[in-house]
Amino acid sequence: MIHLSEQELLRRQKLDELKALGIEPYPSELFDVNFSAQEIHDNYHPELNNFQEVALAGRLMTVRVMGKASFAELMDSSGRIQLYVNRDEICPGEDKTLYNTVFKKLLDLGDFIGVKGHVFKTQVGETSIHVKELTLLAKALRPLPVVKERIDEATGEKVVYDAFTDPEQRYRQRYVDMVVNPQVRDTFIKRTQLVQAMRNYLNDKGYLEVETPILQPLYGGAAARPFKTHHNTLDMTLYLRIANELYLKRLIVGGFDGVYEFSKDFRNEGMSRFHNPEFTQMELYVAYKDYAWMMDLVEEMVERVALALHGKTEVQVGDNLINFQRPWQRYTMFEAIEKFTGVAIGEMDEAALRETAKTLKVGLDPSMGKSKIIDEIFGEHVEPKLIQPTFITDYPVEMSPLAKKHRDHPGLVERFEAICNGKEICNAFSELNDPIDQRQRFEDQLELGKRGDTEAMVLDEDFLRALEYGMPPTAGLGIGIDRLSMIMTNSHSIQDVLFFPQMRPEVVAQEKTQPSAS
RNA sequence: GGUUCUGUAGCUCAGCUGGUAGAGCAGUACACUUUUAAUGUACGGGUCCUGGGUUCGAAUCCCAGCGGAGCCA
Repeated sequence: MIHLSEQELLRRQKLDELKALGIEPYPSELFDVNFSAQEIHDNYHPELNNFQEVALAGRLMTVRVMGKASFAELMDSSGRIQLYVNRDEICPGEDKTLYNTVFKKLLDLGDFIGVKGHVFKTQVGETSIHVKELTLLAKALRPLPVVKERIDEATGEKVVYDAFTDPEQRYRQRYVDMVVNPQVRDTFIKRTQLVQAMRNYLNDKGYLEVETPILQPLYGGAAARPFKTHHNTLDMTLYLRIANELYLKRLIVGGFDGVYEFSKDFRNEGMSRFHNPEFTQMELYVAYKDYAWMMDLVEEMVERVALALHGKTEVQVGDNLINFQRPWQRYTMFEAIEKFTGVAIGEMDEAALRETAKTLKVGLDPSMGKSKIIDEIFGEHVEPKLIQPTFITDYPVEMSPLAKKHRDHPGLVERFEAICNGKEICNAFSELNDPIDQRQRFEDQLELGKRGDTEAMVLDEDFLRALEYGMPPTAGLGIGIDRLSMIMTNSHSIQDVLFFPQMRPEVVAQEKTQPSAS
């Protein structure tokens, strides 16, 4: 048997009682809403006598029965507004059932109702709806967590009682989280605004938003382990994309000058407050440009995002006030490592690098190549210290198999990352368009793979074929939408900017059936 | 993977050196026609995460497992 709590059983009973009264708890008819709570709060003025015929719908969040009249709060998507429900107004005739039985007994917190009436201010000045008609729109069978708030008269601060805070429940039941924690909705609205600000920026520049395959016969475009799946009809292995880079470059080969995609990517790796197995990137490729040009674009675009969300370039993130105003600090990777460790590694071979890593207490394993060691040193000693947005440029060629060799410095590539609040937020290069060089880089990756690097890239013949037809010089960018959202919404964990973060399966209470003896 | 914390009513939590569970909110009943954490009175509500062990006796102590969070790799 499914175990129902006392309150759940009671709500099911009320459902039956409503039906017995001829009230459909889940009616089909639409309920025409003409205003939101927010619109009324913003624009109601008693002297104007406006909002005299309003219809609103939402959840019943509190009820205060005062006898023959009651106060309640209705919450719609814009916020809450108080209702004043008077027995003799909603029941003008002899029959007081709607008030005495339906409203007072059979409605529960969390139920969806629709109300019609006029707006007024109560004696204490609370803008309220004087309800003339009340309609049940959907009955809630489970009680919501009850969160109460009060404005502290001394400080003017909002005090919250019994906040719904358990992270597990918040993430597993995000629907509940959003109902009772309105600030959660704000975070996700900001995330959408962020995406829209970027999209507007890119569209204004004339770039084309495109869609490329999520199911790919070969995964590529990043160093990561993929999710593997199988297509039945074609009887073939497919991978969920870890990046869309190689497909977008094919589109540049095909003749588009600027393409971008907001893409869900999938990486079969560890989880942390910065990593979810599926996450969102925006990748952009623009023909005839280089990485220096792309740095300017990133600065401008992210600055605009900050302005769109906050109206200013400064954003408070934890204890740090981060300023996205252009221009950002720029270091080459070797400069940055030297600045933060005092060690110049530019000329070192692998043995010397291993020695340096040891001195700097950076953990290594034997499968790591030269570039991986540099990456570890950087990740350990530099990245966490870069709080204000900073560009790191000119990476070793081995760690960037899709980037063009540096025009001036052998052994390096024309690549940059932007680091902010101690974490990478984007990765970009002058794209490698020399098909012979690209083939060699892929082969070097295969070698790394043989050495045990599970994140090494695989060789993509079709992509090489496309390059052989010719790809114009191109600047490419991947920018992490989740990471950027965390920064822009002051969220400590990636789980706070994903509606439904990945969780271990929940052990759901279910009927205990004896497995048949077999 | 290592380590620390954590799991008790619908929600937020208390529960001491072991004696079969408490509070506030929510719920139920009654009262109350401008309240707002409404109020007053009364009442009901529990697989103490799961499984073992120690014990006369376990929410509590021990072991294992499961879920979650933090830190580390």
